[in-house]
Amino acid sequence: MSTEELKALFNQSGQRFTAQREAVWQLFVEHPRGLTIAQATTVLAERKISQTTIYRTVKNLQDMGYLRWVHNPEGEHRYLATRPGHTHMLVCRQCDRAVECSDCDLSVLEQLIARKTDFTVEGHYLEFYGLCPNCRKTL
Amino acid sequence: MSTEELKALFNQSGQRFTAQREAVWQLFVEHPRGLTIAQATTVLAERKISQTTIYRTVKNLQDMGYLRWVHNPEGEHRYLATRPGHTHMLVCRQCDRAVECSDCDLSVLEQLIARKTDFTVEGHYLEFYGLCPNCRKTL
DNA sequence: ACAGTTAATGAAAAAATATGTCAATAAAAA
DNA sequence: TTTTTATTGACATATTTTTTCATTAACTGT
Ligand SMILES: [Zn+2]
Ligand SMILES: [Zn+2]
Ligand SMILES: [Zn+2]
Ligand SMILES: [Zn+2]
Repeated sequence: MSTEELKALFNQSGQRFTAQREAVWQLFVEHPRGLTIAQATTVLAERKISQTTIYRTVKNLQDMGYLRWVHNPEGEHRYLATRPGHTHMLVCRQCDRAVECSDCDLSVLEQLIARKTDFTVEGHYLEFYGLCPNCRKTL
Repeated sequence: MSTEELKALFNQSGQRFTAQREAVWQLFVEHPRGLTIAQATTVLAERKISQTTIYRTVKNLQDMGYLRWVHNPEGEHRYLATRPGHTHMLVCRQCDRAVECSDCDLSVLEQLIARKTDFTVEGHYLEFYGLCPNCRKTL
């Protein structure tokens, strides 16, 4: 998602792509490992962007599908730039680097579970964790 | 996990299975969809169990592996009783009834992702949602 | 460019969530 | 029973998130 495209999307729905919103978006684009709100606030405070705006913008981008959060086993919440739609995250437990993996086929599994439980399975929330190539080397 | 077994586990490690701890555990057993701390506090306030104890007991049970927290896409934190080890929940989006499904085989998918990303995939969080038999009938 | 209109921001307050302290209490051990 | 130890709950404190509202900035039409 380029800055221009994002601007267009904001404008389409009568919203303004302000300098603050652009800065928040940029920050997440520049940090593929994702950031907590606290981290984002610390960085963006230097640019005089308020915490309130960060909370609001994160929520905006999240609702639009361009930011999503992951949680590591320790329970930390971090937000990551992402594409809208059904995707999953693969997160490194060591360095928190994350990549998106949009292909998943759980249909066979979902059918199995549907048969066993008699539920209608409509979807899933899935997140992978492991070690990125770098961290595997250094461990 | 029966109450007796849990009591034995607490005692084994020199801890006491008090009435408060039992009440907290019971509450989560009775709510398979899980509860937020706030919900648990509201219910257990009637039995004069303090918020502090609830936080502490939830942490205890979590450390022991009998309670785990789920952080769904809506951002809600809920704790739910579970067995230690690897399981998943299948939750009805209508009535919140949930069943545990411990069998999952994502090995093929994990291998595919590992090849594509060069990550070492160690595990996953997975939660299914859909409709339970009852709700399917009445919709 | 200018005035009118609407949306967004930021500072502060308020609310919600989580943790720490410590005297009183309850359970187990002696 | 008496002593010892773990646990609880009231309260204080800290952290995180949301709300409020006056000010500021961005768009609109002229
Ligand atoms: Zn890594
Ligand atoms: Zn999927
Ligand atoms: Zn149902
Ligand atoms: Zn699994």
